[in-house]
Amino acid sequence: MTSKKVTIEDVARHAGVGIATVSRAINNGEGISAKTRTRILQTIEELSFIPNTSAQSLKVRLTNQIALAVPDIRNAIIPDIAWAVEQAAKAHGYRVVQINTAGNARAELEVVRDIKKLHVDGLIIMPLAYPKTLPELINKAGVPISVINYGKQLDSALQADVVCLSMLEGQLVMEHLKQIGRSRIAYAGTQKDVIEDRYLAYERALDRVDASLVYFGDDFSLQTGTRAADYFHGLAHMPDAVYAVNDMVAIGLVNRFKELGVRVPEEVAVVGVDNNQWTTISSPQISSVSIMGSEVARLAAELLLKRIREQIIGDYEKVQFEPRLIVRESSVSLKRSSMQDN
Amino acid sequence: MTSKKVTIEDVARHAGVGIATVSRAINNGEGISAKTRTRILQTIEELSFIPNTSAQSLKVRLTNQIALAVPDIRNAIIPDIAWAVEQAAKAHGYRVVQINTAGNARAELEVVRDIKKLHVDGLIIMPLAYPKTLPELINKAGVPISVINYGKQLDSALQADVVCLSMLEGQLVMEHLKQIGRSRIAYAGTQKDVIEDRYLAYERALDRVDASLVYFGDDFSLQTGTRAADYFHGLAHMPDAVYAVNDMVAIGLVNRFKELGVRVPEEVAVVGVDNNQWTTISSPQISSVSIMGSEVARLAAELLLKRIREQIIGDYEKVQFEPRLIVRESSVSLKRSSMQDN
DNA sequence: TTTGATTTCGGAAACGTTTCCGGAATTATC
DNA sequence: GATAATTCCGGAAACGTTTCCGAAATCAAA
Repeated sequence: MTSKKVTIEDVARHAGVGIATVSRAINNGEGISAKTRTRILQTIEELSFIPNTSAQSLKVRLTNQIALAVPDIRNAIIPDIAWAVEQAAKAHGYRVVQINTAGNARAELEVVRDIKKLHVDGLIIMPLAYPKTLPELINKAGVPISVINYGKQLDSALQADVVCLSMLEGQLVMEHLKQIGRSRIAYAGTQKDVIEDRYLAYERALDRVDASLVYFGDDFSLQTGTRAADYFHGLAHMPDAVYAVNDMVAIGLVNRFKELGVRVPEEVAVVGVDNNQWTTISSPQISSVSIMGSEVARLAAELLLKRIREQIIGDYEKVQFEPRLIVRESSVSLKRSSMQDN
Repeated sequence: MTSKKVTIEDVARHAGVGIATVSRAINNGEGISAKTRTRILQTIEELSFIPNTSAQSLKVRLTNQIALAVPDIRNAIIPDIAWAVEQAAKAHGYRVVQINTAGNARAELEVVRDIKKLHVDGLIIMPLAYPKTLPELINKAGVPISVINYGKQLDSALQADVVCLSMLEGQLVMEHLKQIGRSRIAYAGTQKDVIEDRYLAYERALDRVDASLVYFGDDFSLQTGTRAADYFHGLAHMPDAVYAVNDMVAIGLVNRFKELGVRVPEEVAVVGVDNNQWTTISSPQISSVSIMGSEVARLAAELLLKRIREQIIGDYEKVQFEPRLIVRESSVSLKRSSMQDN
C-alpha cells in the first residue's frame, strides 16, 4: 500500500555499492568495512527497507518459525505452555505458529506428517491422543521435533527430544491418600487411554480395582468433575477419596460435593493434578500436584532451538521433571492445611 | 534428512511435462487437461513432493499466515480468543503466529510497526496499553489489520476493521448494582487507563466518585482482587458493592471477603466482567457480564481474511457486540439467583 | 617503491516457484 | 479434408535474497 516495495537493489544503488555488500551489512557478515556498513545501514533506514523474508527463507532454507501443536489452547495448563514456548522462541528470534489438535488423533498425525508444509524449522508437539503411528511419523518427519509428554511412556528410541514428568504424579497422589488413611479411593478422569499414565498409576497403587469407583468422562472439564461427583454420590457405598486426573475435574468434584452436602475432605478427600492458579481460589482449596508446565515447555523449546541452530541430528535428549505434591484443604482438614510436602 | 529435496522440476521430469504444467496442476489452474492433471498429481504422490512455501510466497507475495497479537495468552478470555482465531484461520487455509505483547505499550507498537518483518498477510491485534501512536502506526502499516477492542473508544477513522463490545458492560453492571439497592459502589481494577471504558462507565454512572472507593491494582489477577478486598475491608466505611474489572478480580475479591467474614452478597455485592467458566465454580457463583470473546474473535478473523482474500482497501467495518449481564449469587441472594437478564 | 598478504567488494549464479506469451495440439466448423 | 477456433502446454522471465569466487583495493613488509 505504501509506495512500491523497496528491495535490496534499491539500497545498493542508493548507497553506491553492490547488493552482495548490502546483504553482508544486513547479516552482520564478514568482509565488510565498518564505514561502508554504517553507510549502508543508514540508507536502509532512510529507505525503510525491510528484507523480504520469503526470499531469505528460500535461499537459506530456514524460516525462523517453529510450530507448537497442543490439544486445546483453552485448557488447563496449555496457556502456560504456549506462553513459555513463545517467550523462549522470541528470545532466539523465532516466531511460533499455533496449532490446536483438539486432542484428535488424526489431527496429531496430520501435523507431523505434513510438517513440511508448515513452513517451519521445527515442531513442538504435546500429544493427547497418542495415535499408534505417531512415533513412526515422528521418526521420519525430517524436521527437528520436541515432544512435551504428559500422557504416556514413550519409546526411548524415539527420534525426538522428549521432556516430561517422571510419571510419578499419580503415585504421589495415591500415596498421599493412603497415608491419610483413605481406603476406598476413586478415580475421575477421561477415557483411560487419554492420559494413560495418570490412570495406570491408580491401578498400580491398588491391590485390586473396584470398577464402580472409576469414572471416565468425556474430557477434563469442570463438567466432568460435576458429573463424576453425581455418580459417586449415587453409589450405595461412596468412596472416601477421589484422585482427579486434573484440577478442573477436581474443582468440579469439590464444588458439586459441596452442593450435595458431602463434606470435603472429612467424608471425601479430593486431590487433583496441575496445581493451577484456581486450586487456591476454590473453597476448599485443592490439594494438587505441580507439574511444572512452564519449565517443561521452556526446556522443550530450548532443546528444539538448539537442535535447529546447531543442526544436531540424533543424540536425542530425554528429560524428566519431578512433580511435587502440594497439600491443601481438599485432602487434609484445616488445622494441617497449607503445608507442603517435598 | 530424508533424501534430497524434491522440487517441481523433478516432478515435471518424471511426468514428462513442463514445470509450468505441474504448477497448474498444483494450483487447480486453468488450461490443463484432466488426464495430465491426474497423471501429475499421481507422480506428485509418488515422489511425495511438497511445494516450497517460501518460493511460492516469494512469487505470490502471500504467506498464508496471519499474526495474532494479544496481551498474554495465559489470561482470562484470551485462550478463547486464540482458539477462535485459529479455528477461523484454519478453515481458510491460514496459519496463526502467536505474539504476546504482555500488555506492554512498546511491544504493541513494535508489532504493528514491524509487521512487515513478520512474514504475514494480516494482523489481528488486541491492544491493552493503547499507546498514543498506535492508531497512526496502524494507518500506515501497509498490511490488513483487525482490532479486537475491549478497552477504549477508538477513532472511527482508524484504517482497520474493529470488532468490540458496545462498551456497555460497565453501564450494565452499574445499573444492576443500583437496581438492587446498593449505594456505596466501589471499583476494583487495574490502572484506570488500561481498560479505560470499564472504569469510565463507573464514573459516568455516579453523581460523584468517592476516591476511597476506587482501587487500582497492578493487573487483573486474582491477587489484585485479594488485595482490593483487604483494602475495602480496612476502610472505616465499607462499600456495599464492588464492580470488578473482570472475573479474576471478582473471584479474588469474593474469596478474600469470605475469609474476612464479610458476607457476599448480603454485605457486599460483587459483579465481574467476562463471564468465564470459573464464575459458576466459585462459591458464591459470580454475577458477570458475558463479553462474547469467541464471537468477537471469530468475526475479527473473518473480516481480516476476507480483506486479504478480496484485497479490499478502505471501507473498514466497525462492529459492536452487545454484552449480556448474567446474575448469580454474588450480587443477589440465593432465592433469586441464577436468573438471567436479557 | 615493489611485492605480497590481506581486506573489501561486486557480478552472477543459485534457491523453487508462478505466470506471461507464443506455439503445438486438439476440436469444431464448413 | 482444409481451415478456424480452442484448448493445452513449455520456455523463460521474474520474485528478492545469499553466497561463491574472482578482482580490486588496501595494508604490511622489505
